[in-house]
Amino acid sequence: MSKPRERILNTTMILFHQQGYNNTGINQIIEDSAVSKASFYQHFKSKDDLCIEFLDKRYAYWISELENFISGAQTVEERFLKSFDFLIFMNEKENFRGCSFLNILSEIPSEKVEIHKVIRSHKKALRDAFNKDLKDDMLSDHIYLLFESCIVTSQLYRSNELIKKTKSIVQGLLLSSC
Amino acid sequence: MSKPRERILNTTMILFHQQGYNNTGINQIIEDSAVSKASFYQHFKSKDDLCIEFLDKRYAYWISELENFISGAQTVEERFLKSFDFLIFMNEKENFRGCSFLNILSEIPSEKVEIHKVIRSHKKALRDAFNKDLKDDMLSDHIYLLFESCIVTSQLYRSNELIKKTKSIVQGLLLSSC
Amino acid sequence: MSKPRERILNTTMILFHQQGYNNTGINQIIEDSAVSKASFYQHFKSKDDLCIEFLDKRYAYWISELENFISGAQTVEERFLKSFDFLIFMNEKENFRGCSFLNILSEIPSEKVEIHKVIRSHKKALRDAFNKDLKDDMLSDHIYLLFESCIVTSQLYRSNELIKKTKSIVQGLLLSSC
Amino acid sequence: MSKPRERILNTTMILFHQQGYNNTGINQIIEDSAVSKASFYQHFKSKDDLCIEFLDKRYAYWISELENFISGAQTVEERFLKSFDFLIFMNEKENFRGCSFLNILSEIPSEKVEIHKVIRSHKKALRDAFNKDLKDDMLSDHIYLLFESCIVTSQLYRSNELIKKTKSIVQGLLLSSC
DNA sequence: GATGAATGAGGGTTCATTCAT
DNA sequence: GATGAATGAACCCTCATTCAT
Repeated sequence: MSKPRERILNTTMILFHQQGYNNTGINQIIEDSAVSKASFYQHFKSKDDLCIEFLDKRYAYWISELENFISGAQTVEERFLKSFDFLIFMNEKENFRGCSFLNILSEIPSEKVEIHKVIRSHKKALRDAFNKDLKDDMLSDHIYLLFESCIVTSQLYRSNELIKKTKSIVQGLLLSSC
Repeated sequence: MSKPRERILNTTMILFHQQGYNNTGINQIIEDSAVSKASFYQHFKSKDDLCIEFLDKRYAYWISELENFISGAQTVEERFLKSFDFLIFMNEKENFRGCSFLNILSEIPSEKVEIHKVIRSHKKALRDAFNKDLKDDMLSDHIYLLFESCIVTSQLYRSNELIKKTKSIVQGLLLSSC
Repeated sequence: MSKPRERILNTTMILFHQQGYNNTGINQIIEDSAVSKASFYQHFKSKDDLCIEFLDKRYAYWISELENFISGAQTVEERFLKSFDFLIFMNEKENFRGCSFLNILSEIPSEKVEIHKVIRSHKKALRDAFNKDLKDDMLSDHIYLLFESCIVTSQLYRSNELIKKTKSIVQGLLLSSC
Repeated sequence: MSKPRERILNTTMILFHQQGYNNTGINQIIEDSAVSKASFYQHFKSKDDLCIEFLDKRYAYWISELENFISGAQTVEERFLKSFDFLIFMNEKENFRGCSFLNILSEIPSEKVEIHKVIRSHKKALRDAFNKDLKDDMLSDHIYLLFESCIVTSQLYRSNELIKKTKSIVQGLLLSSC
């Protein structure tokens, strides 16, 4: 069996994403991790602290999965389109739970400045990644916005329909930009 | 002073939107409403029940405010652009709290089917409203997606920057569609 | 059986005095009072809140017991001497637990301003009571100081020896003041 | 840097006196001492054990400071009066935290016999010191009682007022005893 | 001689809900 | 129609201590 800290993080990766932050109690985390309560607090200052580690780890995981998923793409256009396929892939894998960053953003009061900062910085990194791939600033933000929208609306309707539709839209945008 | 039921709803309209569902306790609601606990449960079966009433009332309020805000528009194009101005207006009025429907969607476990259904139906109504104004189905969904994205990202960054950018994008889309 | 609030207070009167504030947990209080935890917090905002009620109630109790004990005294001198007998009486009754106000003063960090204020005000009332009985300000404070000292040292040595000695001293002071 | 054991004791000297026994956790002690937890328990059997060492060290420190402070005195009377000045000096230096022995006495349940014994023995030593300086047993206890009272009441009111008053009283007592 | 990891028990507090009146 | 009292379950967190290395 792995070390407690690792077990806690593994459990948290699942629970925070699937159930949300407020719906996941420390008690469930330690039970699922087979760790004592005091042991948990030896490794994490507070639940908020764990949340930040979660957000960091989630971002690393999500980005690497995305990179991996689109790595076969030959052109920039293909990269973008595959990114949307990735959303479909993740929705099916994770049961349409949407974006952990936006979910937690909705849950956490704005007084928790640290967490908000982390969420923003990760989301900004994603937006920047879109920008890097395209010279046209306007176009990249345009696609980024559609991307975020796809995440949110597919969670909302528990369906990939709008993602597929968006793929056509994006294809059109990229064509007309050449 | 108005009737208890009304007072509860008025309080709830503020608290659920500003603090979220899980961060708002029944105790705060009844205290702010100057209503007894037993009285609360006489009017609402449960907190979930209140949540549904909240969602309905919030939708009615939000749509009517939107309609009112864009009522002066002469053309369809103007209506759309004014809709985005409305988002800016609301962000400033409500301190970038985003969309109550999406916020609660993030907070509530998917087992609470009833609430999810209500959220979906209201959001679908909004999407349909976009569709009604435009013959082009693809275009209206395109704009709808940008609209949702603007709500989410402006909440995230606590800034109207992307909304303004999106207005330009939408303007372009509407022009080229004629 | 009496009402929960009363039961809680009765339990608290015993436990805070006998065990001290920090050594008495909410759990023990509610168990001994046969009251649920949530019920406790319906009646008392916090443990600190309960502490303040305890201090008030303790003062009222202690003063009335004192008044009652010395009520038979014919002269001022007799009143004073009987006050010291009262300390002996209470030590035997309460197993040399000393003064709840001073005990809690020792336990509570000075940041808890409210509690410190209450302690001071009750102790000041006692000092003032000594002053009222004697024109000579210096003498009354002198006796007051010996009184406090008797409480503290009898708790310390778990013995009434010094109280008895002090009675002689006070007798001498009062004689020479005439 | 000094040895772990010494560092722990130095930290404890400050924390137990300033915050009290129950309000000072082992964690704070080892952190402030830059010592590992296991290392702590190698040097001290338990927190109670540390407490006893603290009491011993505190007594040695306090007495030596007192001796030093009053060492310039030419007469017995002066020695006594300077002792009260010492209380004022210490109150200002240590922010009116009173007597560690009495504070801990208030905090510790009487079942902890060992600690109570140590407290008593140190306090008895102080009382004996007063006795040594004066042939008159009654008078020395009288002054000793006023001394204890001054410690307690100055902590209570966070003021040296009563100490100054007591100095006059003691001066009177010593005069009339010659 | 020194350490970081791990713990059982308990700390105080809040939750949404029910019930007797 | 309205209420205050009462609750079981859960909340996040800290305590002094032990153990394997």
